[in-house]
Amino acid sequence: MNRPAPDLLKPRKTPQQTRSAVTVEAIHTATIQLLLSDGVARLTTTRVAARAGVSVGTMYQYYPHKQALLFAIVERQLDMIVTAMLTAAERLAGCDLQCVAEGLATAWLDAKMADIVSSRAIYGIAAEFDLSELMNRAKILLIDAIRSLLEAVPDAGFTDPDTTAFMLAALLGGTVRVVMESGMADDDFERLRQELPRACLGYLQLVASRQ
Amino acid sequence: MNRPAPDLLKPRKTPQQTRSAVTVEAIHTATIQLLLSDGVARLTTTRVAARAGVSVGTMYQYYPHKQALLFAIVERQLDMIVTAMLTAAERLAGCDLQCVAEGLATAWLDAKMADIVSSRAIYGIAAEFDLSELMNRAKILLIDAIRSLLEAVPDAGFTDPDTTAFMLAALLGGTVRVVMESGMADDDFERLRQELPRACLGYLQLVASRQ
DNA sequence: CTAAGATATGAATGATCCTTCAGTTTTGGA
DNA sequence: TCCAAAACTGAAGGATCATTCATATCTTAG
Repeated sequence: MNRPAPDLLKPRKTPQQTRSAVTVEAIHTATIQLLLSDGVARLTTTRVAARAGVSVGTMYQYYPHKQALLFAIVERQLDMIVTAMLTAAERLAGCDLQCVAEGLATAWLDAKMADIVSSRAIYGIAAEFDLSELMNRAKILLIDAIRSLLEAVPDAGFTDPDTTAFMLAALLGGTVRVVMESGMADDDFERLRQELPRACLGYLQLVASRQ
Repeated sequence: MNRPAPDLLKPRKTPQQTRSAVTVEAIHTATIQLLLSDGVARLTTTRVAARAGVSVGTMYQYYPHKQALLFAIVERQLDMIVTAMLTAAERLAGCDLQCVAEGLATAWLDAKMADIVSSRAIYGIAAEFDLSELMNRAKILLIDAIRSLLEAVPDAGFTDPDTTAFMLAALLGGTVRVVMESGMADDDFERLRQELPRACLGYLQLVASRQ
């Protein structure tokens, strides 16, 4: 893919007065709302400004492009997810296989559901801009954490912990994503809550060569 | 989401002479190439026409919008996948759990890989247009086929075959998707080939109450 | 060979949208 | 109270694009 890469992602100016901090936050949530209701393709700077109750110019005082705005939002969301998962991993260190599987699945679902709105809104941004750098950083952190976690499970040797962690991360991320993207009836959500931990556990039990 | 839904998807005119059939095919492949190299956001009618070696007007003789063109491509791709999976399901009827798990995972990977180019290209379209109708039709067919398949596995009772089929479909689709979308090194592909069948099998073994 | 239908062309139209900047308003400290 | 810095405004420039249609070229049946 040859999509626009991040040019200058950082805010052009950091808010100094309370007033502007409020403005930036308003722009932020307006963007997410519009993203969710109309998708990336329909997201225009004017609409964001209007929804946020400010003028277009104001937006450009804090973000050099539309891109930068979208990147800022993605970054915040990724940080949230990664933090949540790292915390969970810490808590699960040394637990047995079932505990780890359920813990990871639950942590992932909780993190996604906690901000289900932004999560769903964001999935589309990747299609329009090149997020690989941002994503990869998060992915590496996540896989690393999972690997350490797996290696710390007592009585369970993994032949190739890195591959197992890779697969588990893909499984978690992918499964939740497709379900969230496809309408997602409440019914589907319940099913996911119930089945995702099982899928993780099933996979881990299969690849763990018990000693 | 409130994205544009399919208006008039069907070709405005069906090619009658050999010449025009060639043209339509050229437009088709040009679109996929551009989609893959630059993403949806960069896909313009002019560029498609140029790449296909025809003029813009020609494109509009067969598709009423850009939308219709994209939908036609998605539809073709979905049909291919669904057909491949239904065929595989037929072949696997009556096999044991391991055989079914491996068969489904392999069939899914093969189908995606056979046309890896279009597969990757297409993932972005969903962000811009409302594909839920198209997708749901495919999803229902797929889940149905998997459910029947599961019920036909000897010596393995599933408490809730529908939920299991739902989860398996999400797992297959999601996992492969995230891996394909994230750059996808050859290394990642090998890992997926190896681990996806295991993940399916692990999950199925766990939820199958052996008799 | 010829006419009618099929197919192709691409400049022009109109709409949308990002981004800028000259000017206005607000804020907070002196 | 007063002013310099901080914020905000929004019309206008400039670019990109989807879509149309009048015109030209090609194909084939008769």
